[in-house]
Amino acid sequence: MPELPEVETVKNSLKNRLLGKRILSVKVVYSNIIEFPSVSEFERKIKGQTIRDMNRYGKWIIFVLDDYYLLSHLRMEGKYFFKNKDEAMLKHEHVVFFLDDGIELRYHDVRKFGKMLLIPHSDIKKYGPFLKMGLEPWDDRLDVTYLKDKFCRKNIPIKSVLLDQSIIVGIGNIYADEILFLSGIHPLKKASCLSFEELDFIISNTKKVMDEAIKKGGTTIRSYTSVNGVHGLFQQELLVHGRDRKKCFKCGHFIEKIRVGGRGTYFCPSCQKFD
DNA sequence: GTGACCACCTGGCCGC
DNA sequence: TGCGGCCAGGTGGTCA
Repeated sequence: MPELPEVETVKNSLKNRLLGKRILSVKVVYSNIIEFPSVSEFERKIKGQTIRDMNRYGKWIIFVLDDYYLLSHLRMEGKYFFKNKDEAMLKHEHVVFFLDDGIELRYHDVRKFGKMLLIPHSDIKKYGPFLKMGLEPWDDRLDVTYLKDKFCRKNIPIKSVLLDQSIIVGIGNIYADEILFLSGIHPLKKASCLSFEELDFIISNTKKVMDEAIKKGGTTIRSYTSVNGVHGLFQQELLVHGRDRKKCFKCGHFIEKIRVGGRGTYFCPSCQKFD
């Protein structure tokens, strides 16, 4: 499941190959991937556009085209592959971009959760998904005052609040567990009850975890690989996530798995006390 | 405004 | 071996 570091890795891999390439045409095989506009409009408008730049905000990949932004969210299992035109289409390849160098960029998504939007440059502030999105982990405005303000009315577990993209973007289930472990905070603790010191821990550990994960190329768990099947190495660094009934690296207690807001959540009951 | 729940999806795993 | 049920989880929508 790609989170911010995985998306950053994918974006960088794509950028290396795609800058300056012209999209000759697009074929949408599974229409639900295209959220906006209609599939026919999407295919028509993107024709002839050149990829000028590639960016990322939160878990969104942004293809900067001549007249549009192509926004792509990989959700659970979205991947991009570069293929030659004579290679057979696979079962889960849902969108194909035909490029001017004869190569095809194929969007592959086993669970079909991914989304794409094509937004004119002038409309990005009106229609983009960024309207409701929070701050990037490295944003200077992300401080304890900001978090206190956002958390003060949140009487739900901090684990659930960390996944809320309207507060901090890019944190998913894996990194939320890691951030809370490093911060020594129990995942069920109510967000509104966190002290300034704990908020400070969350901010610094969010940056730390994201920085490290990006350096390692993200985390490869079960379903995620970056472009053309490249695997991230951060899973070797995970301290709690996926380590149910294994010993904690810090204290030797056994890691436990619970469900918080419907999500599988790993924590050390000794390092992360519920007070 | 807030929080809980569900739908979207498919493959892997487990128990029977 | 085959089948059914559960689980994985990011996001948006609905409802109380």
